Amino acid sequence: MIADPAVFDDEHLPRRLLHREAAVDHLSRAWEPALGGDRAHDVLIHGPPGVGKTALTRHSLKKLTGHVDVQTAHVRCLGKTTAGVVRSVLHDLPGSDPSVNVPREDLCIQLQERVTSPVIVVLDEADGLPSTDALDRLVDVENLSVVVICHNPDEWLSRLDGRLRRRLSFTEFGLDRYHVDELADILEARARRGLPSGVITREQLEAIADKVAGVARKGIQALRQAALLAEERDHSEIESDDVADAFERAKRYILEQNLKSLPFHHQLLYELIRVGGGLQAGELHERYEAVADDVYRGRGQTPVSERSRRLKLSKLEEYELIKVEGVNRHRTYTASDQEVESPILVNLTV
DNA sequence: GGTCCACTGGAATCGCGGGCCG
DNA sequence: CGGCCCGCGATTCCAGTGGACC
Repeated sequence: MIADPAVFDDEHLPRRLLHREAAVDHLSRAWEPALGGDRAHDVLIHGPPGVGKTALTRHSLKKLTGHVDVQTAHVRCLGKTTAGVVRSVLHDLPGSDPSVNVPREDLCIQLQERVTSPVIVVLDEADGLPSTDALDRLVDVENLSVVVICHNPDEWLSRLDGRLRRRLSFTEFGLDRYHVDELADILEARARRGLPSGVITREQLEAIADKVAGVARKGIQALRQAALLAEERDHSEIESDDVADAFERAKRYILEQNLKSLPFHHQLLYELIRVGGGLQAGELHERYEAVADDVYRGRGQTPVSERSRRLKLSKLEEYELIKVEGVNRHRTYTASDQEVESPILVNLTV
């Protein structure tokens, strides 16, 4: 049933960006100086996850670079160090890719040298940066301007010191969840490109848009899962039970992708928590030690310390794979979705 | 109130893998 | 080639936290 799977990818950029006209205007005005070879204004975009902040910047940058000579870089900040951010910028700019062990200072010098005309750097998921250090380095570069994407603008701005406040000239705006009819338009456009015509009705699209409360990412994944369900059930078009069952599957799919992307240690901890049906910290460590020797054998890896496990547990929480409740010795870890299993750890016996 | 203690998370430090340079 | 230096994940150490129990 799915004619073009790429249409439902998270990274897919539609040809036309619907219902974001005001935001597109904001960006073009901020970047206007770059048309004349000057440094563009800095931009701060905020809004809840999944409403298209990244898509908006990617789309607008593509339009801009289509007719002006401006270099751009897109950095996913989550979990990156200062050096990691600078390295990522250099990676996106033309020129050679610096190797992993180039000192931070050298990276900054390379950046200074390479930026000779206007460059726009997108700092995506900027809430994930541990400090403003990376930003300090970037604003030192003449001709370089930033687009900061974050969830909570007040919290983010409060982290800036006086120097950064003076240096940055933020145009700030927020993106909100879409209205039901707006998101339905977006889903309709995707369906037109990715599905055979007539397999889903406008009413069904509106039902999806309503159920996901205007969050585009969830809506698009739900649409995809509805089509997959219809296919599995040999329906010639998407039926109401396909739509009804799509939401759970979409949520699960996102979690499964997250889990799959994590290293073995994380997946083992996750499975212990899931199979244990929720565990207290002491119990979790006990079980980890009980199975560790067996499970790690033949993997070329060794069990990790309690401290490292705690660091991995916060990562699992960050990815919403587990829920953490309570304080101190009463803290419990629970799997967000019992059905989401690790693909590399089947039949874990405890 | 006071003490106990399991657990958390910050900071310092270690060591491995890999590029660089004489 | 061998010594050097880097980043980064892992480890070690430890102060802080707050409920349990007296």
